Amino acid sequence: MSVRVRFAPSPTGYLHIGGARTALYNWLYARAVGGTFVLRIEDTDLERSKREYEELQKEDLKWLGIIHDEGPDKPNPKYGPYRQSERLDIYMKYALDLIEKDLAYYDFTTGEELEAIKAENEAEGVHTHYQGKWKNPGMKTEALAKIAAGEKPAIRFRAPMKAFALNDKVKGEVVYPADMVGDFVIIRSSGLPVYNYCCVVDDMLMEITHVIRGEDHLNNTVRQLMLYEAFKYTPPVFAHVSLLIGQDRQKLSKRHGATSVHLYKDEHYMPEAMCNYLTLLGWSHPEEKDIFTKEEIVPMFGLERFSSHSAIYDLVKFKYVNGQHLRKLTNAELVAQLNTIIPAGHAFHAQATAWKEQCVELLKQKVDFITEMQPMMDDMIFDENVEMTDELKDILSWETTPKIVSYIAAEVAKIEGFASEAQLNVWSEHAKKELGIKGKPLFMGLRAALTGKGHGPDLKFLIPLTPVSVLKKRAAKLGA
RNA sequence: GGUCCCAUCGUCUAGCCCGGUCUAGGACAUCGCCUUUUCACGGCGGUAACUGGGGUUCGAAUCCCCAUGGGACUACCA
Repeated sequence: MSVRVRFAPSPTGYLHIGGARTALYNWLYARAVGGTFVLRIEDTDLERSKREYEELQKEDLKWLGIIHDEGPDKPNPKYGPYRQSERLDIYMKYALDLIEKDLAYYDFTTGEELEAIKAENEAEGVHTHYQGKWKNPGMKTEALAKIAAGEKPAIRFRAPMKAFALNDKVKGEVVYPADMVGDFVIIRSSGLPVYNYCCVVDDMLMEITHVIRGEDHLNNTVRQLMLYEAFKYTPPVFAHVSLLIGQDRQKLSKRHGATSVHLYKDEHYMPEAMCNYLTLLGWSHPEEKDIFTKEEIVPMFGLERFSSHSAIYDLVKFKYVNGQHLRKLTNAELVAQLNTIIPAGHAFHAQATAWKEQCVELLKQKVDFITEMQPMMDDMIFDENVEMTDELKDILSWETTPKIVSYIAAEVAKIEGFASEAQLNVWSEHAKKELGIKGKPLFMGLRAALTGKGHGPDLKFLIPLTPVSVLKKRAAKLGA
């Protein structure tokens, strides 16, 4: 039987980093074993679910390159529909079947009554295996009569009083004691099904073979195991991966900063870098490699190398990973991106393609994010101002520096466009032979005279990229 | 409170299942050096961890128990 995995987000907000990570693990596993990756939309919470969020999440997934094989937009008639809100009749049919077999029952207990029972139990410190007031099979006729009269009951599943065991691919053997959960609602009085129930019905009907999801579902699994047993269906293989947490070791949430994928997309983080970083937060490469594309990981990927403890989501290493992926891009690719990122009207757009490629070649050695390129270029190439830093003052105070400054000012006045590397060599030779300057004062003096700064990239790369008009303005300011 | 899960450098982790090869390896960060007559990139090196206590064993990071700490779940949310 071929492997089928799924990612089942709730469209109640943007795609979360943790969600992206589980989606990625599922995708990786499907690709690794030649299986099918299904996207299912868990929108039974009508209040919070919005179709626009579904679209937004799909966009984020697409941006990451996590493409599903089946889903609302790629239905397989055998398994669809893929939105739980469109499967309501299916859930009801199976629930009625459970009632028929006396594995579930109608329950008219109201929310307030339930609260009261719970409060009472808590006060007495007793731990009870809750069973609805309507648990007695003999009460079914009465229940039916109430329904006929227009009352709306919930449907409650009869939780068997026995221990369940799970052999989880990540956590190993997990045993759930017999009294862990009481009878639980599978269909709300509104007629809408509850997560733990539709999850099972769907995974069963969609023939999901492996469930890779967050550890926060580990305790839910016992309810699902009960339902699988009631349906006489072999449960899928479970792999509960550890959670992502913040610096304070709490579950990752908005107060930890940017936790939505789209924020990173907007900031022009690289999707490959994000996948790379996220993969490593809880999974390790057999050869301890740490920079890779997700396609490179596919042949290595399996359920065996997950770590069992939660991982702190920390941007510092992400930054490094992004830098590594950035440097793997060709200059043409970087230019193409900068063309869209840098605002219209910026001097960058006026330059020739060759100039742009040389520019990114220089810049990519200095930054981890593509968004850092423009500010850096503004500062190093297009900045006409001269800021009197201590470092610059120091260089300017050297005996020979003023000579170079005035020489360069006179020289740049003679040319237009860009100064070539050869031109730079001529200036340097002149300063050496005619002005009698050498060593550090020569090179630093030249740098100061040309850039108005004490440090920066190699002059032979930087000067041919700097418009002479800018050099002239700097020279004028230095002379003043 | 109850149930379940987890515990190796500051962080991500390797090693753990199948005890000795671990004076615990890698990566990020940090510090130093080299390279670059500057900066960055790159290269080399340093600092830095088996939560504690018992047990089993000739021998424990590795197996068992307890403690402590952290987390998750405990809904007619997902």
